[in-house]
Amino acid sequence: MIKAPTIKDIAKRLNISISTVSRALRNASEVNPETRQAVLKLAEEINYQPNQLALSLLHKQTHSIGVIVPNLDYVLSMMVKGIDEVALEAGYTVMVCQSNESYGREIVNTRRLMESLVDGFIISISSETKLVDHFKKIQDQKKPIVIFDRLPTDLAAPKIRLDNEDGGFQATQHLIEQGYKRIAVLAGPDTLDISNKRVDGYLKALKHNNMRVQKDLIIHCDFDQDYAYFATKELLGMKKRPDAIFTISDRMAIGAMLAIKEKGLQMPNDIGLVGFNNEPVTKLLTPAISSVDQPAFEIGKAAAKVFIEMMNSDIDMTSREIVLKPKLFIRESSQRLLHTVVK
Amino acid sequence: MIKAPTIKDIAKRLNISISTVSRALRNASEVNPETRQAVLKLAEEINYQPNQLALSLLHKQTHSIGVIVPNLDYVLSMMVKGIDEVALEAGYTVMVCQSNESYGREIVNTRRLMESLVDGFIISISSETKLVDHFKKIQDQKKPIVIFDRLPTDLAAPKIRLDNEDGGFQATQHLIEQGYKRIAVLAGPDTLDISNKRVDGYLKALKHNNMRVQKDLIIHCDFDQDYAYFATKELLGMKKRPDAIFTISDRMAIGAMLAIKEKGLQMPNDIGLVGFNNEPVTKLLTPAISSVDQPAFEIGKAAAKVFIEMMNSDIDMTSREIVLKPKLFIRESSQRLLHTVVK
DNA sequence: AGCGTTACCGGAAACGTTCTCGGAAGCCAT
DNA sequence: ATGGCTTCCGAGAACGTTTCCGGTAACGCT
Repeated sequence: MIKAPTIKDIAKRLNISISTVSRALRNASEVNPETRQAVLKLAEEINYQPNQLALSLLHKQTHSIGVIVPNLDYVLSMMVKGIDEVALEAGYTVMVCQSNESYGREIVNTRRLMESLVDGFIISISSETKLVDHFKKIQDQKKPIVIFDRLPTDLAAPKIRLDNEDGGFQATQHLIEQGYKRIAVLAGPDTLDISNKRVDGYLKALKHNNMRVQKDLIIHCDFDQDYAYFATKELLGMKKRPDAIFTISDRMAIGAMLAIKEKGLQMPNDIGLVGFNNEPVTKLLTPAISSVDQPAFEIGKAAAKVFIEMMNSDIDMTSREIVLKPKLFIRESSQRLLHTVVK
Repeated sequence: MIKAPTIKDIAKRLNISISTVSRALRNASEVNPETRQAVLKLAEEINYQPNQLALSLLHKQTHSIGVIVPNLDYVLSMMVKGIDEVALEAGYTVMVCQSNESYGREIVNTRRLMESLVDGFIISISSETKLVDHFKKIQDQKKPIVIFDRLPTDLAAPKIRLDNEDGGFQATQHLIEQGYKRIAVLAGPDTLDISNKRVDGYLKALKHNNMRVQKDLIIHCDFDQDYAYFATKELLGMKKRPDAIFTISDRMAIGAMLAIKEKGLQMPNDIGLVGFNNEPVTKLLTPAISSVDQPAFEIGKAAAKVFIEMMNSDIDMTSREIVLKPKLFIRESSQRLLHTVVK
């Protein structure tokens, strides 16, 4: 590895001082035009690139953002794309790390990014994460944190999130309007806040319609297709089986669908199904699955915007909370009344 | 922003020199045990963290890898996961940037990552990229580059890739064995090497079976679902329509499937369909779509391993090329002979 | 002739760390 | 007591850059 040319090399070769070279390069004041020309020419010639590490050391800024996400599924990768868009525009580079839903991995990632000296963090926590000491350490170093999508409960930081309760409400309300009477919900682990909020919306809708809550219709299982498949099999095996299922992710909806088909039930007549996230795949399945869409790209953009704002001002934003609204897309899996407005 | 404590602060408070503090912290040789204890204690107390920026400046290493990918679809995000796995293990942090299939964006990302002073790059090029001058600039600075998946033709760097030709061959050979006679191929833009290689495999299979190549059955269109849909509609409108379609991505297979269904044709009897990538969605569709699986995670891991190797040794690896094998998964969309071995 | 002004430039500190070099004690043996 | 060895420690350079502070000419004005 041959060393990159530095300002010093230029100075030496032109027999002028380092300071003058620096001034010439960043066309600050008071440099002889000829000198400047010579410097610029030589810089071009030897392909001089300023060493950002030295600059960062001087300015205590690296212009990079550490982004930690539990995975890169459809929704989160859309969010990251949103973050990327805004960050790039503002001159920041984004470092994305996946915690793989692991608390330990999240800690490692946090430390690594700290060591890489990112200027701050935009974080969505893993499903395992209960303690946030590793994030508080970041704040001890006075680096800004923005949290989005999956929020820890006790971290003082601006939050960008979906109105998950409203999403759960819309889905359930829709099923009720379609005449379903025994609506089950397939939730994620009960430690996962976004899941619980969606269940809250479900409960709210039942209450809103004076329907009784049945504990055995609320199932918590792991956040993925296979678990949803088995959970659904159990649900369908009940003496009084549910006539509709709301799953808090599309992955789970797919698992549920497989179990439903296996059982020989027809959607939407025998049973209704609504998922969450509005992944493109929902349109493609037979039947197409209704799903609650979230503005993932916008959430990412909003998070990055708040981050930039934090970097550029000293006002306290830790209590800022931005909540974006979801929107239900009704498809074949849950639409049995024809007069429903199709969007 | 209050400044983080430095080694200097410790030195001052203990009335010892900076050098001694440095030695005490990195338990190098020859420090009075008492002094060391005092230093460690104070460091712990004020939560001292070494400034990696200063270290990087000193050692000219940041221990981070810039990864540039055209997008984060299923396959690439698996590959990135593979890179992440190996890199983390080796003490590197990964910075992922998406070029969004844009040449301009790719250049910007490259520059940004260079400025962030990553130690090197692992790159999959955008579909627009023809020139690689921006990558050669990296190499001018003596930073290692590993390229994977989508390879530029004229860059001297180690390459990790799938045997795309073999994938195309397997898919086509399978269709031929199933008795299909007029096999069309839906390819990506003809600038895209991985697409062309898959088509080469298709041609090879035809030749291998003494079948005639028909130019009008080879369609180049954009790499996504909608274009594939329209292209398929055209194909099916031909006087002598194809009786099978091999698409070089699952996204395109889905587009083709929609057109096929719209036309009222049945898979696999009226028409056969094979996709590429083996995305999970292929299993879920009706009919389930046959698809060529690629070991994406392994490709990512291999790329990162080669990168680490490059960092740790000076031997020239620019001519190294690792080729991984794809594997066809046969499903309903193309299996009309029952004696076919199902995997 | 002396002074102030202008235009240009160099020295050096600073950012936080490591590392080489050498120096100051203390000790032992002669 | 002198030499040499060990043990500990400090000074200072180095990494690449910016920027403050000051200095030196040349020039014009009184």
